[in-house]
Amino acid sequence: MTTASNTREQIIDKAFQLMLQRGLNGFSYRDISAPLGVKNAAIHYHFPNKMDLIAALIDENHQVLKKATSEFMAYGGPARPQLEGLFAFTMNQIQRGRPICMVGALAVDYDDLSDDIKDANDCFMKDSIKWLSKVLETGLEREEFTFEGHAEMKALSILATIQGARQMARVHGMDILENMFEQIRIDLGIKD
Amino acid sequence: MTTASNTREQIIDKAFQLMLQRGLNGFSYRDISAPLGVKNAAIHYHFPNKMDLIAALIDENHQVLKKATSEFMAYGGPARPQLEGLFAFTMNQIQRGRPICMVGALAVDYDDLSDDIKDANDCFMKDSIKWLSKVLETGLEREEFTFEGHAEMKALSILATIQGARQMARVHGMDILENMFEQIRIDLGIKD
DNA sequence: TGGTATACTTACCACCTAGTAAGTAGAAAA
DNA sequence: TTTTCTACTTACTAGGTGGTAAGTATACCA
Repeated sequence: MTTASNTREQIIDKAFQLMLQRGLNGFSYRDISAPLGVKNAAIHYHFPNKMDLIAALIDENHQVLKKATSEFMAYGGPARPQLEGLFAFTMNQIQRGRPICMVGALAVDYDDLSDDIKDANDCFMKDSIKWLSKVLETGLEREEFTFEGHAEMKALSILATIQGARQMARVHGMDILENMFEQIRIDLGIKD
Repeated sequence: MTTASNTREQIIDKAFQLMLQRGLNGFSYRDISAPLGVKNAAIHYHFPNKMDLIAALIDENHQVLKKATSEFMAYGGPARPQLEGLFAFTMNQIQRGRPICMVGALAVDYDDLSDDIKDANDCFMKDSIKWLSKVLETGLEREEFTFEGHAEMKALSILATIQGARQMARVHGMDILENMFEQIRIDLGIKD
């Protein structure tokens, strides 16, 4: 018998991948249970309904974000590696079979979401923006970046670009992503 | 009895709205037929299967793009009104109950699409990029805009930003869209 | 040794899904 | 006037959907 946490984690992992591959309405409990070799009811045991599962996915993703950004948020430091970390994380996600981003996937099926899920998603987005805003402000202070406009607005625009780019890359090929990152660097006055 | 074309057009219109509201897998034939006061089979009469319907939606959207850009593509002219036209079109779509853009909606459910649909979507995107690249090149020549990097790369990045922004606006409110447009203007060196 | 909690499975269910085959009302053509 | 065509409706189906209730094997605890 596999341990409880193992199955639970496998369900989250598979569901997360499926959501970022096919969208919220594009996968079923069967798509999760079949490859894991368990029954649908096993999923219902861990997550009584689909919204509970989605909530767990958002929470998981939020933990990953917090872990990756906590050091910079607490102590600051060079901004450029933070930005490059975002680019690398994005490429890594895609290579791991997660072509689109969570916010993008949830935005399409936004009407289906419960208020709790909407709040959790909003909260995740706010933390993302907060982090990238600080990266940009720090980069400006340390003269790593140059840009005009408010840091938060610029952060929002960069996150929107990456979100859109991940979706476009599906149609247009992965090559455009590196180009898109390069354009972001150029727009931040980075020359190397 | 309503004329044939009327029902057909109403189906396309409703389906388009539903796709941009809920994604490809987020609406059913029932969601189209019920508000129109027809039966599901009426949809199947005009569009034998769902892919035929989606193909019609993409074609419709492509026609709109061609119509809106044909004059500039043929004769050129000032670039700024073209860019502002894109912003205005985006806002108008959202106000008409089409929160996310077609490419964004289709990208999420990309695995479900037939090859024909993928090609049609790709073709639409290529024409969008071609148009915006020309707008940016013209803007640079006429000294309406300033930016670094290739025009096509910059075009792609702007389209990705708007695509992502539309989705983010759903979570974060419509206000961010105007901010995002303003950031794009700033990044193009537009001051007014 | 017996009881309880955990982590499932088996066996359902009501409802929804896209899709089909056959029938029909009205208009247009012969 | 009869036939044909268009644009549907009626009636149906096979398969999938999230979800539930009850049963069960194993581990842990008193």
